[in-house]
Amino acid sequence: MTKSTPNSQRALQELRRRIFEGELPAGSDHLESELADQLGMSRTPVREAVLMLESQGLLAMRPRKGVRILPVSPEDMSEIYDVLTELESLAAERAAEAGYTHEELHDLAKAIDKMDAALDRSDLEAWAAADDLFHAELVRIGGNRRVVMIAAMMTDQVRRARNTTLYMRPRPTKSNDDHRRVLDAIAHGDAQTARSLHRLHREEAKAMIIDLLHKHRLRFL
Amino acid sequence: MTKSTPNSQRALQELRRRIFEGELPAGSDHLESELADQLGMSRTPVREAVLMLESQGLLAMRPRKGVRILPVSPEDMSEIYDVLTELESLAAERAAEAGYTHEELHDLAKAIDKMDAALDRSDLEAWAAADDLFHAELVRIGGNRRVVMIAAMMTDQVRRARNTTLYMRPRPTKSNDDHRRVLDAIAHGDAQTARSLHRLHREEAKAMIIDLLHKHRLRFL
DNA sequence: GTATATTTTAATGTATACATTATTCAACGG
DNA sequence: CCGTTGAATAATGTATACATTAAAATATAC
Repeated sequence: MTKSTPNSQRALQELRRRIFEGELPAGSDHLESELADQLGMSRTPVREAVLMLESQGLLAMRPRKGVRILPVSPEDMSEIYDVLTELESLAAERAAEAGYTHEELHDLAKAIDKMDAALDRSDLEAWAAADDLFHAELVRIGGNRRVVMIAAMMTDQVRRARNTTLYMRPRPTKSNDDHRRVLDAIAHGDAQTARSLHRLHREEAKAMIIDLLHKHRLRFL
Repeated sequence: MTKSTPNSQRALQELRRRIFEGELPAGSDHLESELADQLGMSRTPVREAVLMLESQGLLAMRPRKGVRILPVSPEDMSEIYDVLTELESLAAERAAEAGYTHEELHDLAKAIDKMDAALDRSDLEAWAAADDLFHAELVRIGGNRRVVMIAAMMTDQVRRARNTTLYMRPRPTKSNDDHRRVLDAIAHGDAQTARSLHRLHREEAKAMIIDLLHKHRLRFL
């Protein structure tokens, strides 16, 4: 019973966690050796993790200046939501075309139920987690592995910002309705409806969050 | 006058080249130490390059089995073209909305001219290069940096396959017409036309190439 | 006092040695 | 002869030492 997970993997997960939780704040710089000390390992696996996180757009290696945790500007948010809008709409369309059974759409339905339940308890964290689940499951059944990966990457990039605005936004009741209608369209095999409903859903989400950022003068997160 | 480019960067570029040129064939396995020897450097920078190439979807590190150059199946091609279709269509729409001047659209027009010229000389390699240029410039003026990066990644993933089918496909005269019409729509600020024309262009390209792969029984490239 | 040249410093980039571990191969028992 | 166990092997994963180089600090000239 030794630890069999490679250190580079531990570094990756732990750095991701610290970025998402804000322990490594947006815009902050960190030396490779600092991070290595904090994680209790040598620079080698840390560097490998940092390289991976760099290609996932979460940080940037700046020679001699340390690793910079990338802040996310309103413009970044706009870009990210645009990408998610296009690719998830495709996923919704393809999911509808695939003719899934109710059984196969169970996880999607369950995610919506969780959102409803969380909303009833006014548990926004749980709602956000279930929302993530819905979107992840949607792209999964869309059947395009590259879309899955890109969507995960984009979601990671906005995670901090999304958490910050979670308590500023209006109660997401409309959002839950949207999800149900998308699921219905998929279940009925109505591909174009699924696509356009989901597109609208994402476009509204984008407008809402960009608006929030401007109202609260949040220039980067 | 010493070489100031880091070895990891050299490794990255050189490995990319060897993958695209087929010197590292699809499906082949290679030890880190082999690659390091071939490139005349130690394993460290090679490993770093390999990690980057892995997150770009060009190869996979398989513990104890070496680095596998990822083959591209018809299904992969389908996924990649679907992603490009969505994101480039978005770029075309946004480019049209941006109201660029003729000056600013010059590079796009030049790419089309190059395609025509190459086609006149029946220089397919040059045509493909100019085609790449057109698509790269289109996403660039689309104004979404993430779309630029993702499109570049997807293009890299299909590069080998595209080169292989280049001499099997019909003369791409239709393709050049498509490009001109897309450029016209962008120049006229007709966003929806630009979007739908480009979508159609990509959908046809996808159908053509997938068809070619099946006809020639190309299961992976 | 300011600008420039030079030294020093500190961080990254790289090589190498070593630890770990999956795989291979051989020995052994059935 | 086949399957299982265990040692040998070989590849990756990691630590560390060192080389390189950009930035900072100091000295020097004007």
